[in-house]
Formats: sequence, C-alpha cells, structure tokens
Amino acid sequence: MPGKPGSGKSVRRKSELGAARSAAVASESPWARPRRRSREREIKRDAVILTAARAFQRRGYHNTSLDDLAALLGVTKPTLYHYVTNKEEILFECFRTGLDQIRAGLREADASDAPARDRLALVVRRYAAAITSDFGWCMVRAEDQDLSHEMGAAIKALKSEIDQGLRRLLRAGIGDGSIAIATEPKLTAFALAGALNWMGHWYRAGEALSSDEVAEGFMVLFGVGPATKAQRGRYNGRSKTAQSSGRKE
Amino acid sequence: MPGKPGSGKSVRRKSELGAARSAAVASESPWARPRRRSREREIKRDAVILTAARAFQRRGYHNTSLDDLAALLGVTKPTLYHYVTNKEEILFECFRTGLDQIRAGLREADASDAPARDRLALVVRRYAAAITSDFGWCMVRAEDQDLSHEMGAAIKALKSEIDQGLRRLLRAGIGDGSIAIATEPKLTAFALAGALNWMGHWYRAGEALSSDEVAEGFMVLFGVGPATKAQRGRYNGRSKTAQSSGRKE
DNA sequence: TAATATAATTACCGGTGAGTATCATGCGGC
DNA sequence: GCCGCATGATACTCACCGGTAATTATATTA
Repeated sequence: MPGKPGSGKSVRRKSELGAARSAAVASESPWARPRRRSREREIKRDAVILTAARAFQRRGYHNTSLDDLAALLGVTKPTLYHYVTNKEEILFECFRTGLDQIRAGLREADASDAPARDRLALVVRRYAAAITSDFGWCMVRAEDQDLSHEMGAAIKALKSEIDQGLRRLLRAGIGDGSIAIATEPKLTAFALAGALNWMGHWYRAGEALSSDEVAEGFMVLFGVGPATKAQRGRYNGRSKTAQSSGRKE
Repeated sequence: MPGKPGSGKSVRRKSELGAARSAAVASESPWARPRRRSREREIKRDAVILTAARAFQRRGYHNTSLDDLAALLGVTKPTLYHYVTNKEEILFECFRTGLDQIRAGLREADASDAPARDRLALVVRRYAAAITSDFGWCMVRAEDQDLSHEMGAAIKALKSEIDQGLRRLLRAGIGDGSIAIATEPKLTAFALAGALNWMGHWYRAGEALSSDEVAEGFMVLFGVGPATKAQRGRYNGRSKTAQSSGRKE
C-alpha cells in the first residue's frame, strides 16, 4: 500500500518513529496511546537476533537465508520483518550486542580505582567472555563489507572505542607502574585484541580452559600477568585486590 | 559436455592429471607431448586467483560475483571456467596460496639449525608477510563455511600444520633455552597466531611499520624477542638473510 | 460483540548470480 | 586447405533469496 505513511524506502527505526509520534501528539489525546512497549515484542526481537547469531556462527551470514532463520524460530519469513527492517539490521544488532559486552567491561574498568593492571585484566576477561559467546562470531568474522556505509561506520566507531580503551589502560598501567611491557601500547593493544579475537576461531564450548582462564593466560603471556617476575619488584602484592573484590563475574 | 573424459563433478587438479597422463602414455608417443604445459595458461590462471584475492579482500567473497571478477580481468565469465572449475575452487586456491607462504617459512625454519628462537622469528616474519599480502584476507576472513567438506578439511589440515609447527618451535626453544615463556606452548601459539592473523584487519599498505617490524615487535612482546634478558647474546647473525625477500610494499 | 491493533501467513516479485550450451576465432601441424 | 585444439564470446537456464502485498488469525479494549 503506497499510501501508508512512514512505509517508504527510508529505513525508519521503530523507536524513532514512536518518539516522534509521542512528541508531536502530546499526551492528552486518546491517540497518544503510550505505545505500550509490549515487553513481549522485545523478547521476540532478541530471540531473532540471538538465533541469527548462532546460525551465522555455524553457517555464515551469506549462507543463512531469512527463510532458514525463520524456520529455526518456527515462523515464516515475513514475520521476521515485524521485528527488524532487513537482514542487514540483524547482522548489525549481532555486531553491536557483542561489542557492547566488551564496552560494558571497559566502562566497568573505568569506574574502578584499582591498579590499571587489574582493570585491564577485568576487561580482558570480559573480552574473552564476549568472544566465546554466541555473538563472538559476528564481532570477529562478519565484515563491515556486508554493512551499509552508516552501519559500517557505527561498528567501526565501536571497535575503535574498544581499541582506544585497551591502549588507555596499557598507558595507565605503565604510568602507575602496574604494567611493564617492552613494546608500545598501540602494537600491544593490536596483539592483545588479535589474540582474543582469534579465540572465536579455536575456542569451542567445553574447552579444557574456561574463557577466564584463557584471559588470565594471555595476561601472563603479555607480561602483565601475576606470574611475571618483572612485576614483583615494581609494585607490591596488592595486585590481587580487584581480582577478588566484589566483582560478580 | 557429459562425454568429455575427466570433466565430471570431481575436482581434478590439472597437475595431477598431467602427471598421471604422462606416466601412463610414456614419452615416445606423439600423443604424450600434447600436454604442452603452455606456461601461458598457468600465468592466466594465476592472474585469476590473484585478482580474485584482491577483489575478495575489498568486497568480500560473497559480494564479488564472477562477472565482477571477469570484468576486472577484461574477459567474460565463461572464460574463467577455462581455468577453474567453479567459484569455490578460486577461494580454495586463494586460501592455499596464502597458507603455502607460511608453510614454506616453516619448512625453511625446519631446515635450519639456528636456535629455535631465530627459527621462530623467521616463521613469524614470513607469517606476517603472508597475512599482509594479497592473500592475507582469504586466510583470515574467508571461512571454511564457504568450502565443501573436502576442501574445508584440506584447509583445516594446512592450518593445523602451521599451528603444530609453531608449537614445535616454541617447545624446541624452551628445550634449547633460546625461548623463555611463562605459558604453555599451545596457548602461546594460539595467541601468536591470533596476533598475526589480526594484522589482516588493521594492517594497510603504507603502514608506518613494515610487516617485518611488526613481526619483530610481536616477538619482543611475547617475551621471545631480542630485548628479552633471557637472550643476552646477539647470536642471530643469519636471521637477516631471508628478511628482504618477498615484500613489495 | 464490534472495533482495532498486532501478529503471522500465503503467495508472489524482481533481481542476481553461478553455471552451461553453443557458436566463433586463431593457430599449429598434416 | 583442413583438422584439432585452445580460447573466447553470446545468450541463456535455473535456483535462490531478499523483500513485499494482500490476507487471515489472535488478542485487547470499549
């Protein structure tokens, strides 16, 4: 139906539409109907994203058709379009969900006043957990090539934020003496991110090591772990503090 | 043409075919020679693979049609089928070509009697060079998901060979005292491979650091570089020999 | 129960892209 | 000149897939 308002080619986020509506029509009109954000809907949308992430992980983005995805969910393809605007958006959400897990760890670390080494360890653990999660594949393997310009740029920004966060922690660690590395933070961050991202390729559920253990191993490997002797002399034994402090984990 | 011998569904390597033929028909028959291994043909085939690798790197495997590829080569699609059996084979060759560069480095290292640390350094340099080459993308980003079972298994085997080679070198280094790492070889190899593979994502031609320099940096980072106190003697006199070969950037 | 919004379905469209059947040309050897 | 072969182009098929229109089912509310 060509006359239906708002159904044009432009990609309209449902939320934006809703916001515009409620802002325009004010609140006393009976039509301003608070747009009962039925929780149900978001749950289903999340199920679409999660199922898609798993399917993409197994068969790849391009080898997973929307019919496949719909079948996995026990519905038909058009139903999917009630929750997402197109396939690209699904990939984008997978991307974002995974990256957000890491960014959450980063913010958590920023809010802490533990030594930088411990904050970095936290982020690395979160990173490893995210990579080995259902959304890990999308972060590592899916490529910006499959995203539109805007979405690709958005993902790139998120990735950059994570990269910068790692570098900042490394610099902070050098500053407060809790980290001693032999190479510059930039290269170190690249190497660390690479090692972590690669987990997405080899780490399988049921691996002998938990993702936390791998994260710990990488910290040691990069010379910023508790087992490094170089650390011992530089700053005292308080390195365990944040490790066992009330963090949920 | 269903009648043409050897043109069935099975993927036959041209070289194997040629070898089998010449072995069977001996060398005096006038029909034995027609295998005029016209060098021209292999050159063209290589061009197909290389051009494909570059296109895949930029736009991705699934976003590059054979028509695109043909256009890049200034021919039409059916022409491509004179040199490869299908698109999958192109991807496989890209994979293999890249991996072979690393395997060559591995064999080179095995043939050397230098300390394991230097042999590892050589492999890491070769690895970094391969990843930043035109075929780097295929090794890292392209996934086995797009390959048939047999080809996927073949690639997996090659990858495993490389992984085992890295572990072997690490163990050898621990054995001869030229490498001192704080974690087990398996995890170290994963981290090292990950850091190197990730170069395919961030390294661009014209980067401030050459791939050799990055490789050197990683060696340092992983505690097996020349800056490590465990290595006091600059015993590496020959490690520069192979360094300058191969890179064009 | 009527009105309405949402949810999901059936049936389709348009485009694309891998792979093929068939014909045309150039070339070396007889 | 003719045959065989390699190489290439034109024009096509065939299936799949993303996305949509029209329609039915379900639930909520007045």
